[in-house]
Amino acid sequence: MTSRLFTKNKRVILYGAALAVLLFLLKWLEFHFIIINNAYEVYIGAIALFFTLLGIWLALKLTKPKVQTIVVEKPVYINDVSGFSPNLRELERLNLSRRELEVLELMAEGLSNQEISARLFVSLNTIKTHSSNLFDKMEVKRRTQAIEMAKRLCIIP
Amino acid sequence: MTSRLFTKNKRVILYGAALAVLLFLLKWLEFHFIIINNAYEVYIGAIALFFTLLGIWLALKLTKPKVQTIVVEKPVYINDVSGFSPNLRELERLNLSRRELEVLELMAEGLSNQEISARLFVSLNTIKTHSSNLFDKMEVKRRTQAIEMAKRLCIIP
DNA sequence: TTCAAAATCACCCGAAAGTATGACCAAAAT
DNA sequence: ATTTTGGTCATACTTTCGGGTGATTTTGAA
Repeated sequence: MTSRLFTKNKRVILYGAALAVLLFLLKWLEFHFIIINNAYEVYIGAIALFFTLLGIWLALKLTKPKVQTIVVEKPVYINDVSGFSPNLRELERLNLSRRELEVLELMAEGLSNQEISARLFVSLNTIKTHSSNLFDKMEVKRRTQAIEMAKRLCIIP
Repeated sequence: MTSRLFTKNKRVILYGAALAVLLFLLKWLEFHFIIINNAYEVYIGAIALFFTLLGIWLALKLTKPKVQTIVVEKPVYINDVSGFSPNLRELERLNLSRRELEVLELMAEGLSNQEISARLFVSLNTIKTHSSNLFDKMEVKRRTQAIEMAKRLCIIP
């Protein structure tokens, strides 16, 4: 830590050194007058205190402020009602026909085959055929599984 | 910055003071021997350097790093199971029993009654009873409708 | 302890779902 | 022109689902 400080800021070192030399000279001038009064300890203590504070000041002033970065992940829930974008890749991969997708969507709404056939104006048997093909393509066995998979793959909202 | 440092860490101040006093005593003992050699300036310089370094060390060691909080928005998709909070109001309103809720969840996973009964180690008839009661409470006619409603009410993920 | 709700299971029956197969037709691709 | 594909429909059959009813046991709270 300290070494990094001294290797990086050359200007700082020169500044500190110059200040130290200046103080040194001042001391040398005052030395004899103060020393005579037998106040050696006080003098040494004052110097120690001063340079301690100088060191603290130097460190605080001239080091880059320590920054501890805390990354807080804020979950943003995606509202399915407003902006639903179907997973086109999966949709393409499954290779469902238009009609099959229609049937799948109505299934997911909880309609029975009978109701779906009425909605699409076709016979019950047709819906059965579609759903059967649907299950084959999605590799599932039941309509509930088809719904689960479709929701998981984001094919339907 | 400096005042905060001194007001907060009393232990640090005592530590520094003790160290200073100790050094002071050492100097006082050595004082006369070194002073005699007319090396005052060197002695003063050494003390200045030492306490400067001490101050720097203190400042670097004991300052608290500034905390910078960065909030990163993380998209969470609806089928993320980890952050799912069930709608407790609706759950309470429907007044489903524990078992019925279990059955509902397994239904939504696409399991048949047979598979659910195997999963819960009960008979098929028990599952039928549960599902029947479930449909009554949810006021639906089919399992697919129950699933659709449960998802819409955020009872299950 | 008592009582109600919950959980368990059984049987029957009809409805719905799903499988398998085949057929027809039209549009699109080859 | 032929093949492929998607959509339609049908029959026959099996499985699953769901309703209705009734019964026993467990359990939790008053």
